[in-house]
Amino acid sequence: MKFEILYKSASTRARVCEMETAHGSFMTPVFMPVGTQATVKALSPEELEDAGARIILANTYHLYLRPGHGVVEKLGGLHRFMHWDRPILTDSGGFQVYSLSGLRKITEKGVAFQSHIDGSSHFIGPEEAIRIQKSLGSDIIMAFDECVSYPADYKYVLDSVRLTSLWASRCLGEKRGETQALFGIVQGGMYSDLREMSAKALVEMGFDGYALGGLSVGEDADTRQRIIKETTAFLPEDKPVYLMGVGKPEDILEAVILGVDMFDCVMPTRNARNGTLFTSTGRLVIKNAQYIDDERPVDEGCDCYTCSHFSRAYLRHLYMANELLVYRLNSIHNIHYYTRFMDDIRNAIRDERLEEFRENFYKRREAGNQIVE
RNA sequence: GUGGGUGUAGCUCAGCUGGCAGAGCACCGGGUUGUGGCCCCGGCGGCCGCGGGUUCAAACCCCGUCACUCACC
Repeated sequence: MKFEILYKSASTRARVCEMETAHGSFMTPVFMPVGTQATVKALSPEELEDAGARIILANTYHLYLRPGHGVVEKLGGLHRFMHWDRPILTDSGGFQVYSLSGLRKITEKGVAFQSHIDGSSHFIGPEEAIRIQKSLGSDIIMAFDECVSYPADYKYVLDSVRLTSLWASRCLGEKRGETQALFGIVQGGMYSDLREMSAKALVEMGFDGYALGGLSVGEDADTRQRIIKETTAFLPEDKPVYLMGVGKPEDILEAVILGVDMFDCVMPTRNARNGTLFTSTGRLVIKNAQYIDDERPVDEGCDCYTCSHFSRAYLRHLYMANELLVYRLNSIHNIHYYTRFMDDIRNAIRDERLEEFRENFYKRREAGNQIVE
């Protein structure tokens, strides 16, 4: 994997980079749509690409449970299995074990847990996580970590950071695919010194990239900003920084300013399925009655497939009637919004007008809210 | 025609021995951050079929009446 810094913002920590993988390259800052079960829900790979996606995220935990990483490997790996030729990043399963599975038991060896699908018993440790991701054949793989809940007391988080560091070194020691890049995940809860400890330990080991984990677990935005700012200070400039699970457009923008390069979040796709659409002037809840006969597109300035062909009235109708097409059309729009947003951010960084872009972003949103009232 | 059952929110229905009219769905609005198309929160909404009676107090008890429905003739 190659990571090249193309442009560095003079006034912020933001930068534009190009990352090259075995399945092509992409520019950062980048947003990765979430394709948990080897599919970005409701979209075909072609639609995903047309909507602007250049790298997606898939989940080790889910694919391990179903259909099984062995099946995926036998069918030629994740790319061939799902017909997506561009880069794929796989999560290690650490977070899912934390958020989805019921009973779980954490030891130094790994995590014993029960499947959220059928309650069956399983075990994943750092070695297993790497082996599974090797079978999947993703381009960027993640170290197995323990994500602690929020809030958590200091002693617990301290032990957890030590465990995550231990696991990280074992992930490095396990044989992965030759072209696979491995990222370490910084933990440490909301404690500045533990974040520092975690970051330094991982950097010492030397990963291809560094992720900020354990965020977007219920903390407020200011706390998250603080942690991002403090943690990135300990990460090497020449490696990609990935903020896991974030987030709203405004969260992403603020994090880019603090030097984050990569993002993933279920928000655009989940909200699409639940009737909330992102626009240049804020969010639009398509199920609202006010759109019943609104002939305008979702976002006047958007050139996505959905906005090019369909009215708010039609999308609302599909939503209210529970028609399947609405999942697809809404998802196309929201993914397009996010990827376009990242395009705009990269251009703003290059042109040294990121702060102006930021101001306009909030101004447009404010203006949009006033129109609604 | 005879006998029985049922009438309560837009829909399906709870509502005890008489004591402030309830739920689910629908509708309206809000939420959703390393995904279970899930889910969570809030809101609007009543001539308790109609008319009388008993009672301090009736959706509930009594009388009448109307509608729907089932069985038999």
